[in-house]
Amino acid sequence: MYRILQLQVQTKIEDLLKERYGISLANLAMELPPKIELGEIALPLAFELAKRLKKAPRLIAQELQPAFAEIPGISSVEIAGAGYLNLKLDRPSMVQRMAADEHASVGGRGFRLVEHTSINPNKAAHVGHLRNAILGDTFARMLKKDEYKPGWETGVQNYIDNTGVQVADIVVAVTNLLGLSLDGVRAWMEELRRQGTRLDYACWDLYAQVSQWYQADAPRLAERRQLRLDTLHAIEAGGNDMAEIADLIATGVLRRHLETMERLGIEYDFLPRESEILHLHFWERARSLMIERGVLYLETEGKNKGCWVMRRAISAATGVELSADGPDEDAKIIVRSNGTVTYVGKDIAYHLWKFGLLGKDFGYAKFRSYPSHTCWVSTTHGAGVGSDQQPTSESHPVRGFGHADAIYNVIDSRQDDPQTQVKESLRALGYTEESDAFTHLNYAFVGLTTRTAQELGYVLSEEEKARNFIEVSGRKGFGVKADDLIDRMIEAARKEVDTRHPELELAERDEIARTIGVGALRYFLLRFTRNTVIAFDFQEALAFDGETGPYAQYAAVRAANIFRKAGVEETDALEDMALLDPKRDLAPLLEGEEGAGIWEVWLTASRMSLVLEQAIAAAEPAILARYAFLLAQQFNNFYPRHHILTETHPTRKTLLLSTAAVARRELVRVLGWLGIGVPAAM
RNA sequence: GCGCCCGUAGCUCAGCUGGAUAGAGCGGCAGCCUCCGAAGCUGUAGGUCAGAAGUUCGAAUCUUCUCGGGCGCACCA
Repeated sequence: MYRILQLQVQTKIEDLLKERYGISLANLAMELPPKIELGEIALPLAFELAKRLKKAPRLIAQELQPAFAEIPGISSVEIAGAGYLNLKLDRPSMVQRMAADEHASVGGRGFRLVEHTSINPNKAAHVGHLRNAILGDTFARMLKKDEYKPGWETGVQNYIDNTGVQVADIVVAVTNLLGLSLDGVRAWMEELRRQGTRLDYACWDLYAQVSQWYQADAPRLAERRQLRLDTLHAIEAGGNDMAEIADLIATGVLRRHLETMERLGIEYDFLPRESEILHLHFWERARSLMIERGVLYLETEGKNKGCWVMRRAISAATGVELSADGPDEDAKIIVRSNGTVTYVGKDIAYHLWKFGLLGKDFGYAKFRSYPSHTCWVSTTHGAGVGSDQQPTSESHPVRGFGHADAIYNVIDSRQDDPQTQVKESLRALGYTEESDAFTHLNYAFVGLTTRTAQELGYVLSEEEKARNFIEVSGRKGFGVKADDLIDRMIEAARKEVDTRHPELELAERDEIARTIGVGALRYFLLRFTRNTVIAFDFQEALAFDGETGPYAQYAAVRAANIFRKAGVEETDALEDMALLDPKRDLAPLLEGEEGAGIWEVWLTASRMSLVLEQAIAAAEPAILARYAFLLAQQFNNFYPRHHILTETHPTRKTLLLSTAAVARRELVRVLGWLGIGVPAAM
């Protein structure tokens, strides 16, 4: 609702400036004044104009002042400070329009593809992976089409690197350390299942063991490294026992990852796998395209002689002149002199596919069912559904897969460099629109606080003790496993629920604890902005007070309790607002100090679509998370000041009830986008 | 060496494209359960926004430099 008014003010200003001064401003600043008494929209416009008009800001503000009063919904305009134009909103009309659920539409067109999680399928997921998946899932939820975001189609995919060296390591571990054959691996996996041991946990330890084993025997180091390389090549080639073992384990671990993520409400539509990218020869197609367009060339001199290379994005972007004589030594190697392709090369091919530019497609098979949809996996079988053929819903996840209009890759910022390479290669190929629609949704990694590291039994060196975080290491088997963390979160919530609600059924308490534990975890990983390094700490994560998920959930639960006790439906309370006379009934109740407190709840609620828009534009879920907290805070602040159930004045009671209803409505909505549920009680 | 990111209250973090007395949460201190649930609320102390210079009517925010910290730059995948 707030956004609707902002847009009207913006249009007004544009018209006014053109008509009166014959100028237009590139971007118009509109702020929330520091105090609600000053108004609801602050325009530092006069300061900006002062430069161009060579006039005092206050004078300009005075000239513009009368024009804003014409906008419906604006009640008055005041000049403050050195020339701020402060607009005051017509509170009663705003409240009534909010009660009717008016919001600016944030939608757009096209298919948006979000890729996240992408955990190597050779060990259990850890906290770092959770940050990735929760960030990606939240962003996908934010983009998902609904009544406020018409037009958008979204898809979520999880890229599986099932042929990488990490998978080779785990194959070496089971074949050499455990001495198993293909049949032996099958039996081993069956045995684990019988024991109730999670495959990904077993692999977590094996991966750490094999990493040690490579280096344990110095004279045999080279031999073991070679074994690893041979295993990798066998997996890549396919059609042998090693590849079969790799597939068994990778698929098994992948299934576990999906189970872990489902505990957090995270689902996927499609799982493209590296094995299919290899076997369907995506790279070969990309390669000829790149050579044809002069993006990829054979280096004939210098240190990269014999390699196919690409000019580095930075040199291209900054227009660094290459010396005419020597070779571009800084160029990125795409194909090694032995003919093998690097990761960036494969990734370029993969991204051409994402935008439908490769002229090739995966085959698709159903992999897993969620209550509301199917998750597909890539196959070589039935591949080659070209862009000219219409895939059916029985053979293909969604039409947009492989034909995205915009993509968002949720990947650690340590991958900034290669991601830029891929993005720029699209530009170099002439696909500028696609390159612009390529967003690397990067984020800083998750470490552990020294306290938590020690708690996990990790012995710190003096150097490490001085740092404020310790990096997790899969190779050392050191880190916080995702499932363990989720278990602990739920357990901690369960303890609280048990003491507060011993009267509830066991199953009910379980469900509440699950919702709270997951909510706390999701909020904890979302409240940090993306480029903040998180030093994970159990004590902090398990806190349920203050700026946490449970705080926001609690506000929503308390609001719901009011309606339960009053025997009134929230929607009815909101509908009743339309019956009130704005001037006679509402205006007096929204004035003064007390009225301002109530009005502030409505104002905050009315900013929902604006905040969502900002969070999407910045690709920053933390903006939305913090807004959820603010909304909860506003409600918790309002709550003890007004005792709704005992209120005797009828119009006042209607307003108070609908204030609780509107706060809850927007809070539940926003928490939904954050993937945080609201329990029945807490 | 080159590139990217960061340095804000005791701690953990916000601070949007420069704008009004720099904000939260935790922790500290002092209070609030005979009224919709205290996972809550109220009050209070606490900051030279790493440092310096510059641009500007105005800088935590933009530019440059210095100091301190992190990450990435390989014919490994």
